[in-house]
Amino acid sequence: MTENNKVKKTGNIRAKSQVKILTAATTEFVLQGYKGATVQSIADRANLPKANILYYFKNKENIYHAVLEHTLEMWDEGIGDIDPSEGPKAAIEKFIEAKVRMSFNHPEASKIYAMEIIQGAQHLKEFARTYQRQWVREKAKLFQQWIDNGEMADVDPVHLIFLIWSSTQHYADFETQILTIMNRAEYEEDDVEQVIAFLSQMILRGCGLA
Amino acid sequence: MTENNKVKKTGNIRAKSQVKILTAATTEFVLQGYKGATVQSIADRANLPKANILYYFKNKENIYHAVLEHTLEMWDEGIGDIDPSEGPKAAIEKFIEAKVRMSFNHPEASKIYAMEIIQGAQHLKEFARTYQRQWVREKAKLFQQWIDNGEMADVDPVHLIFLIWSSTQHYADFETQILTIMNRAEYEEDDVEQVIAFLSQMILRGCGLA
DNA sequence: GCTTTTCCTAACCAATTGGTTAACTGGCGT
DNA sequence: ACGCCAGTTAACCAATTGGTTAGGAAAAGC
Repeated sequence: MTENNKVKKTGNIRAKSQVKILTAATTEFVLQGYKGATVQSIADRANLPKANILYYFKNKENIYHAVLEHTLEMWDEGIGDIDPSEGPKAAIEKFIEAKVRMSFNHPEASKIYAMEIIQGAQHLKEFARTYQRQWVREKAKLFQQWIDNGEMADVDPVHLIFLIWSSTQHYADFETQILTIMNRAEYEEDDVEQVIAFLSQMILRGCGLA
Repeated sequence: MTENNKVKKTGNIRAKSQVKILTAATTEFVLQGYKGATVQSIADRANLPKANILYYFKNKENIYHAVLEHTLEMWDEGIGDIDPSEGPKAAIEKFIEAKVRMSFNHPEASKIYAMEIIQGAQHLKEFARTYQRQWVREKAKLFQQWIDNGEMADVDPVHLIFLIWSSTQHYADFETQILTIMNRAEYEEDDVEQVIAFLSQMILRGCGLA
């Protein structure tokens, strides 16, 4: 079976190990912070000897960068874009839904990102500066057009984006707190839908779209 | 002047040093995380020799606990309570305003707290479990009464509390990101009022109170 | 089969860090 | 004048941690 051989070709083992390491590292960085996560603890979690980790990644900092990069990539993909043609209501609804699902499906991603920002975003300054500012400007402009067109209430578009970000990410970042308060061990199926419904309703109403 | 002596009596120097240390420690913990902040770095920031820090606090962990405690105390005071007698609109408005002002005036407090929660709240489990859950239950019940009374729209009270928490704290925790996006060096006077106005408007409207 | 490249790992090392010790200083009460 | 005790600090130490090295085991390539 040459087909099978192709799949098992060089680099396969490397890729597998790297994924294992990155997964373990993500958890460890979230739980202990950058300095608190040790190469050894990552190794233990990944079930690999420490030296093996350094064989694949050279540096602890390299591991962290890889984690961050991978996280941001996924983030970007998952959220998608706001489609101007569908009007404010559908656009906002879709955006909220995507962000909430993201928070429930990949809380670690949101957490890593949040910790970075809280600590001053020392590892992703250029990212935020160039890409993110651009993104907000663009979307704010779009919202402003809808407002000028009388298609939605006159609310500050930039703060509206902040509101959507904060309220959706909260379910990932503050997972622990929320679960404790709701006296649960973990989120359930229905929770996602309930949160989507709640936030959509509140925010759309706030924008005069319901 | 015995009056003056009273003020300068024993313990004055102790109190002063402790404040200096706690202030420096707070900054350092926010910037570097628990493990990343070293006793030496705290000492440097407080302009005291390392051994002096340990003279007042024994442990690094003790310092952290003191910081956490102080933070939570201030937090609690600053937010005050929701007064049932004033009706939902005034109550929510007041609550939002207090939380936003808190975020702008003491971002480090919010940040320390956020990092604790993100990392699993290992240092304040009992606090959240007992006190906070109680608080949410109580307030949720109050909101539910207003809803049943037809004084506000039928929205989930618990999620409403989460929404207020997340959207207000966001301006503290994500300060860095927000400033970068708005292309600012720091918040200005007007920003607080603007955020209060924006969030009040949005959330009140969401609750059918505007 | 052999060679070459990738992968794995024990042993080691230098640097950092939390924390201790023990000695010194200075002011306050009597 | 003297003793006492809070405050200060240099020097030190054990433990941890990031990272290296060097040599062996497996695969891949031929």
